[in-house]
Amino acid sequence: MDDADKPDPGGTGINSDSSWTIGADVDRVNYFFPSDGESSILSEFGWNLQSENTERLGELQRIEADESSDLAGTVTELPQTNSSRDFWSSDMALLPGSYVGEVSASNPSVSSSSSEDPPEKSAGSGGKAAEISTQMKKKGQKRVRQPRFAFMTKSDVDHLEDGYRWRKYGQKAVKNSPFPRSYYRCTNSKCTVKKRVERSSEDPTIVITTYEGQHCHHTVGFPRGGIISHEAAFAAGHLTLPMSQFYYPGVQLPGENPPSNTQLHQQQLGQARDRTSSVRVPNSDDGLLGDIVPRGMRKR
DNA sequence: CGAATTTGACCCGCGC
DNA sequence: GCGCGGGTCAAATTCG
Repeated sequence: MDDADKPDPGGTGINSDSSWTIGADVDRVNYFFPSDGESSILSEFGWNLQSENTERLGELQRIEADESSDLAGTVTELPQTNSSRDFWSSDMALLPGSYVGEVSASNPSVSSSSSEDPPEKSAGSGGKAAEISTQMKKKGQKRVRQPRFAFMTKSDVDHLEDGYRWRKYGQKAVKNSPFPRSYYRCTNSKCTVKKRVERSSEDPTIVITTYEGQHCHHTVGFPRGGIISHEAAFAAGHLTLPMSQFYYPGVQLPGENPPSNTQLHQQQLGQARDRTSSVRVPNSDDGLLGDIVPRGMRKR
């Protein structure tokens, strides 16, 4: 268990969790949708996404700066009227198709901390949240999330292969959803990247994957020797992902139309909708990777 | 036997 | 201040 938590220096087990960095109390959010060359953002995060029976439906990114200047694009200021903060309203905004603000995935604190040498934080080891919080409060600092990136895929499998090894460290039931949310952490001891996987309550065939942090290492390699899939290439920033492959969550998800979702991102969505209206939701299953990614690549 | 998963408990942040 | 939901830990269990 401690294999991924070696770098805990203090031995006190107290550290800022991998998903947090000590910094200013700014929680800025920018949205990004890789349309052309912007897809390199994925490579910046070190993601090589591929899986079987998977079809990429939507993608978004939330960049949370921590100590940059005060720029626009803040979403946390928006009123969260609904207590039932669902995935998208509170934690992440789904605004693919719109590029709002600056993409700063490699902002200083994040990139430096997670990609090279985590100064005092380790992979969420030891310290309990309480202790972590206490220490942080002592320092008068808040926890700042690392940049996140989420996307939706239509897939039979929950855990999509992305070239990295993940270890599950938790699972929680999701409110208003019959499907649990799984929490994974990169098995690389130096890597603090986490990811959450859950299925859409509206459409069980849709898997919502959220990555947090940046990999500080390369992929573990693929079983059949460096298979570069369509998505992998995309992730590497060498390929433009076809817009038609994307699914626009905040806009498309059917259902009761929760006020939180709708109101929360109304402003942004208004902009997004304009651009997404022309995007169709693919219905064809058997994702583009079905014949590329061998089954053996799946986790056991 | 080591690594990965499961699962209940704990803690924090936020809304009321 | 309280309760709820989300996120994480860590011991126990399972798997290769």
